Amino acid sequence: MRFSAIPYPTTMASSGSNSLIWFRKGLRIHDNPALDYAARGSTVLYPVFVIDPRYMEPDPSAFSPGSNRAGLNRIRFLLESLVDLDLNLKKLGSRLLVLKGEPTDVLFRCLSEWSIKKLCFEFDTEPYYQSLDDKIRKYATAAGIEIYSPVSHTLFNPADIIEKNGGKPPSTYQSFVKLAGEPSWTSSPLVSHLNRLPSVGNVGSFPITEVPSIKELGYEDTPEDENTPFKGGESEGLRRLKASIENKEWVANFEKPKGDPSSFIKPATTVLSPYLKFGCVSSRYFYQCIQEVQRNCKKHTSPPVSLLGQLLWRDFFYTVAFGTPNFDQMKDNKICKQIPWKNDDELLAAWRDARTGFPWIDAIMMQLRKWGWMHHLARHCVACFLTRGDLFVHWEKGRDVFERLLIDSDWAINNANWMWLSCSSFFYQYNRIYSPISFGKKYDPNGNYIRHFLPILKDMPKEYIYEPWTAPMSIQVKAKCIIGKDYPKPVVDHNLASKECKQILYEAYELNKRLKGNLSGEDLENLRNKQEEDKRPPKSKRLKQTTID
DNA sequence: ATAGGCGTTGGGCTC
DNA sequence: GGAGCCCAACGCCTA
Repeated sequence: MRFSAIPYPTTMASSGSNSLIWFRKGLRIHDNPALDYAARGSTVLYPVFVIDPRYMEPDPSAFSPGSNRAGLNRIRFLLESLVDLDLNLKKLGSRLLVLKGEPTDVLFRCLSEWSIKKLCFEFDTEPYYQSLDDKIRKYATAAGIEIYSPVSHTLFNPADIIEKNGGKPPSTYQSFVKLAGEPSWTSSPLVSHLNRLPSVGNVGSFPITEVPSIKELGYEDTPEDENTPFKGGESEGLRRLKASIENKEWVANFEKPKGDPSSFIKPATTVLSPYLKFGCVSSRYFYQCIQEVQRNCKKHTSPPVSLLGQLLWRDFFYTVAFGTPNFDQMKDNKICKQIPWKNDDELLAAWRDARTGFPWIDAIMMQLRKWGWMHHLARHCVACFLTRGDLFVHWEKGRDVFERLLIDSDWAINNANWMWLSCSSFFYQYNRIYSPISFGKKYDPNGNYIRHFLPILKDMPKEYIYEPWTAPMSIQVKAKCIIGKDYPKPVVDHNLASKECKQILYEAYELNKRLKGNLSGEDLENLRNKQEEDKRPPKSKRLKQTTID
């Protein structure tokens, strides 16, 4: 295997110094510039992962098993990834040091007690890590510690792209692709594969532990067949990657559906997303693998529909998310349409708990709860359902549920997709939201016929959609009541919802147009009040055509 | 400045 | 019933 990396800082650390690599994402030893640089010229290397109790401790008040922030499936996936990382480090003569506590507290103590001279960690674009890293940087700089924080989670450096675009992130995928071009590292010198790492130094009085088990973290372990079938870790990720690219024809001809839903169903997806999310698999290595297959093929698809195109989507969303303040909310988010969403917790809970009464929606939500992963089109389905004519719930609420339950939940991508599917950003066809055909008039309570996204689900292999119903007892009990005669009535009246939704969106659209998207909270409040008193039918041409009577 | 083209748009209609 | 065509809508981009 050959890996490339971004260039090293010109000032090399003096030999004989103590180095620390801080793992967050990037849970791998292949294509890991931070690890590589930390190892260079160091006699002692401390590979550290910090478990923040705030995010890992059980939270019994949450709506699903897990911590305050993450569902149990993702916590398990992370622990498995850490165990694998530890094993891989051990093969190189090192090991993973697991520490518990507030990350900055723990890091400050490590840096001073171990006399660290060089601190390395992968650059992270998420606001949470940005603020954390700021503090660490300040501390380290003041203490005269060298810092190396390379961009290796994405193909491109989001900051570079934004600079190229004159200071703001590109607003469309196409312009992103044009701007990005070929990644710079495809032509830069390759990093040799790691043969061994410096040994771990004396850890002093630190309470170092092995990677904890689910039980040790205080969770009740569930039977294996109730867990996600996707096992975490670099080894498993690379195995999956290898299996995926072995089918060269599939890689070269990968294409998103065009009109014919069945063309989408046939190829199995790679299910590499969770491994990319945690950095168990390097997106750059993945890129190189795909490129190599394509080089040896006469004909292949190209972005946006190709496999490379999918990786570019990921980078696109990372770039926009990095360059947009308040990306994860509607308020004060420049690229987000301001819409007076309803705030109905009952409806949200019905959706979240897979008891909306719409079989396919509930099936997908069951799959989310059980596996923490579902087909991307299935995600689109339930996201549209929640934010459109049926429930009309704020996209932030749905986003929260996904963020908790998905094993591949990725801050930038998750928020971007929810804005996309709620017509809040990237994509703005309001008529789609209140269109009766989407989830309105032609709705079939048995889910047999629906146009748009739904036929795809209907034709999907059973294990994708219906598998949760053949699942373990605890799930079966719930599922039986869903598929049996006593299937709950739909939680909302489609026609009513559609009508109401139309009105709200029409008003919102008009206001947005006037104010160019800069609605204040007051504007939204006025909008809601106006809806109450003003029930006139909308006037737009398009609306006339889609009116339900 | 403004108009026309474009988009992993979507919907309706016809054959 | 489904593929293919036309058209509607919206914001961004380019000329």
